[in-house]
Amino acid sequence: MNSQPKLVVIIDDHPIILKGLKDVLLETEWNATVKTFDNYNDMSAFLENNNPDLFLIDLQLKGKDGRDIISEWRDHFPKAKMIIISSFEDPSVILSVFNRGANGYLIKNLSFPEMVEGIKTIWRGEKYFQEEVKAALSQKNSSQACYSLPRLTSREKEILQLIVQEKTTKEIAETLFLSEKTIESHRSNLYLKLGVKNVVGLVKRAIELDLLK
Amino acid sequence: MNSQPKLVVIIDDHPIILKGLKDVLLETEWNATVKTFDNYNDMSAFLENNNPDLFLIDLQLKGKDGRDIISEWRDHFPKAKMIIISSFEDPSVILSVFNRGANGYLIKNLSFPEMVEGIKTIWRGEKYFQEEVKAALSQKNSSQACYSLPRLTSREKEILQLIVQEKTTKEIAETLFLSEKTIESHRSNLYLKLGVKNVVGLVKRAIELDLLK
DNA sequence: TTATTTTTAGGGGTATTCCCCTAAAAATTA
DNA sequence: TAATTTTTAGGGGAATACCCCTAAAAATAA
Repeated sequence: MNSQPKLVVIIDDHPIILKGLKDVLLETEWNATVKTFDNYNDMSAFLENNNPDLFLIDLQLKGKDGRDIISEWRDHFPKAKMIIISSFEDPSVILSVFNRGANGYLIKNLSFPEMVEGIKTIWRGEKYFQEEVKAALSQKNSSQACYSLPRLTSREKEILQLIVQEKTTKEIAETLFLSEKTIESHRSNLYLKLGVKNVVGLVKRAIELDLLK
Repeated sequence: MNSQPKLVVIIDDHPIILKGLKDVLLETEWNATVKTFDNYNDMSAFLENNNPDLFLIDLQLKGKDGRDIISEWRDHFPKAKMIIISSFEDPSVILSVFNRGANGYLIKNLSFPEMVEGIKTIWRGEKYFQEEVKAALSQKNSSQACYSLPRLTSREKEILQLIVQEKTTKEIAETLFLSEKTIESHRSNLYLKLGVKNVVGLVKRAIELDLLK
């Protein structure tokens, strides 16, 4: 492993954070080329002909879960380090990220020096767990009802949006040309995945997790 | 109103965004003093002895809702412009922000030039609605304009809050030692007053009206 | 006091949600 | 190809929500 990364890729749909992360990398005093993307399609096209050795990936891209990006490219770049940048401190989320093959998880509340240290440490192949992550991982043993950032299927998202538009099961079925029973199945799965009791919880969780995109 | 703000306050618990917003302000070529905070206590202390004329407030501070900051200081600084910076695009959330007296709502997916333009526009006292915000508001106004501002009775508010806590009619009746029929009556009145179709609309409207606390 | 609003509660019924269960196409992934 | 996930859809039933209606105490305002 080289002492410095040659090509770093950053993906985040918030320009402010994109620039912030670029600034963080400047402070590492690396000579790496830094390529930034605000959407997955552009990044995907770029990766076809390039071999980054370090990835900084936002967890919540619009229309794309950062974890899926890891899953899709982990095998193409087995030696690359992949770091998820997130604002979530939820144990289930953090664990799911590492289960996908991420090399690190950095929460956005880190200061610049901490962020630099974290990235450098992970680049060296060592572990870097900030307090929140450490706590989350050790706490994970006890099975708790902490809600995870659920990975909804596209159909589930579609139906969730219609539910939040005050549409009834019947109306949704008519809209999508499906059986009411199908909609009911998806409803049940949504309740299960989001860990809520009824449609009231569904609406609240959908809004608070920003799932309505 | 001066052509330039003299003292700008930014509050966000993510250092990256804090720096990003500061960089955005640099591009405005204002001579304003910029004061940044990563927690509410420090900011609160600062505000006791200072008079900022422009606020950039993150919606999701840990332990503090950005909207509450507006509510608490709006009257102290009636002439100041208060802008919420958020990643949420949900209509209910956006509306609730303006209901608290915010002068603007900027989503973090804005590019730097757009962010600069937005801040400058709002500073001038004009409206700046990016597409997502415009869509959210127009979607709301059309369905809401028909109904006058609802003034809920205390009992109705109480029941509304319990409904939003995912409680059923039966549970609410038991909690308040009332008949289920009474709760049903209040439910019906709530739907009528708020102009919604069912409990889904009720939850959304409750969020807009900040009745969840 | 009188008028108004709020709060309470009922009857009776329909609509919808929510839960258990199974299961087979269809699409994706390995 | 084989395994897995997603999407589809059903049966049956219990619980809850929702809608029409009326109406009497109770609190509040005029």
